[in-house]
Amino acid sequence: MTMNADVHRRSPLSAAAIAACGVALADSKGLEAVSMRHIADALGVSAMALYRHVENRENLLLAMAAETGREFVLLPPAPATWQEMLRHLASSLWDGFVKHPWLLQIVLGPRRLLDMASTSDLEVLLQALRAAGLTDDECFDCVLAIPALVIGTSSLAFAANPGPGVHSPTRANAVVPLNADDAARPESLTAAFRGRGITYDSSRKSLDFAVDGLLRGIEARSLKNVRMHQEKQSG
Amino acid sequence: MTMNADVHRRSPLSAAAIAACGVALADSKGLEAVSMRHIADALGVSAMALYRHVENRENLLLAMAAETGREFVLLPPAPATWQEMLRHLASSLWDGFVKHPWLLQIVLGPRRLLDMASTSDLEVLLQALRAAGLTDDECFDCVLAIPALVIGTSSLAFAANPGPGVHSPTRANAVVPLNADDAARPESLTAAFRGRGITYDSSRKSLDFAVDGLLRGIEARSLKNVRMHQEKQSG
DNA sequence: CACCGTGTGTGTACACCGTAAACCGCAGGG
DNA sequence: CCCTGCGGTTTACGGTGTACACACACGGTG
Repeated sequence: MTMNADVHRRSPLSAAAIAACGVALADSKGLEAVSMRHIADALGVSAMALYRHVENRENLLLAMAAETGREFVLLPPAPATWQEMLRHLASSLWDGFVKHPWLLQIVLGPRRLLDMASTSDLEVLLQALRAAGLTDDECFDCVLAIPALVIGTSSLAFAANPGPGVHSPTRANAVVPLNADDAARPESLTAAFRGRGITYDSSRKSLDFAVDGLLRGIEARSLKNVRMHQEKQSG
Repeated sequence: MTMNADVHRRSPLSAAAIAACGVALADSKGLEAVSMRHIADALGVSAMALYRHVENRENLLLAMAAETGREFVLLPPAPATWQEMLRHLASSLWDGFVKHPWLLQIVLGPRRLLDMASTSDLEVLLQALRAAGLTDDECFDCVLAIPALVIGTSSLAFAANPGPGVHSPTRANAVVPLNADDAARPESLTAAFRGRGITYDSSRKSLDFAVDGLLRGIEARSLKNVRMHQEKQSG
C-alpha cells in the first residue's frame, strides 16, 4: 500500500516534466519563484534530483521557453497573404507573452529566442515576403521587426502593470523626480498621456497600430521594388 | 599619512556614487556582477554601508537606470520635423541600449521605464505629432511604438551576441532540435537567414528599416486624417 | 543464486546572495 | 560637559545554485 502510494505519487520525472512544472510555477507565482528547491518540492523530490535530468537552472529556463514556445501557432491557416502572416505572427507572439509574462524575462536575458521558431514556418513566411517583391535583406528585416515590436510592446505593458508574484519597488516614481506641473497646464498632452495609463488592452491596440504602420511602410517599399524591377525589365 | 590615505581613499559615498559604481560594474562585468558586496568592495566599504544611502538592490538598479537614462538626448536640435524627432529618439535609445546592455534587463523586469523620459521632451514630441494631424490616441501609440521597436530590436541583438560577463548556456541550440536540412535545400531562405547572423550592426540596420516603415505608415495615416479634416471643414 | 555496474534520488556542504539587527566611533548641538 | 544621531562594521539568518559523496534498486552476467 505505502509503496503503491509511493509509486503513483511520482511521475517518471523526466526533463519535460521538470520544465512543465517550472512553467506552471512561473505562471502562478512569477519567474523568481522558479528555484530548484521549489520545483523539487512541487515534484515531491529532492533538489539535487533535478540535476540528473537538467544541466543548469539556465538550461531549465531555456527548456521552459522552448516548451511554451511550442504552443504558439506562428502561421495562419494555409491561404494567406504575407500581411496576414505577419499580423498573425504578431498576434500569436503577443498572446504568448501575455499568457506567460515571465517569457519576456527569459528572452530579454542573453539567450537565444530565434531558435524557438520552427524553420518550416520561417521558410513559408520568407518565401511569401520574397514573392511580394522584397529583397532578401528586407525579408530578413521584416521577420526581425515584427517580433521586436511585439517584444518591446509587451515588455512595456508588463513593466507598467506586473503580473502575479511580482513585488514592485517601494516608490517607483522617486527615480526621476519629474516636475509635477501637469495639472498646472491643462492643455498639456503629457497629462493626458500620464493619466491614460498603459493596460494590456491599450498596449494591444498600440501594437496593432504599430504593426499596421509597419505593414503599410513595407507595402510601399515592396511596390517601389516591383516598379523598379518592371522598369528595368522594360527598359 | 595613513589616515590621510584613508581620507582620500573614500569619496563621500553618496547614493549617486553608489549608482555610478554600479553602472561601471554592470558595464564591465555584466548585470549579475552588480551585487551589494561587490559594489561595497569596489568602493572600499562594507556591504551594509550601502543601505544607509540606498533602500534596496531593486531601487539601486532603478537609480542606475535613471543615472544612465540621463545621458540620453531624446530630441534632436531645435528645428526638427516629427519624423526627425522620432528617428532621433530611436537612435538615441538604441545607442544607450548598445552601450549599456544591462539596461534591457532592468527595463524588462517589472519596472517603470517611461518615467525616465523627461516630461518636457515628451511634450515637445507630442505637440509636433498632433500638429502633423494625428489624433491623441495615435500620438500615444507613436510614442510607445518607437521605444518598443528599439527595445525589441536591441533585445534580439543582445540575445544573439551577449556582452561581457555573460555566460551563454552550455548548448543553446539543443533547446529546439531544429532539423538541420538547411544544406539540403540550397535555395532555402532559412539557410541564408541562419548563416547571416545577427550582429549589432545588422540589427541597427534592421531597426532603421523598421523605423522607416513605421514612419511611412504614420505619414499615410496623418495625411488621411488631414484630408478627412479638410473634407469635413469644406463640406 | 550471487554479483556487480549503472542509473536515479538523497543528504551534506560550500559559496554567494540580500538584508535585518546590534554595535561602535565620532561630530555637532543642547 | 553629555548626548544624540549619523555612517560604518560585524554578525547572523534564510535563501539561492550546485559540487560531491553516498544509498538504493535495478538489469545483465557469472
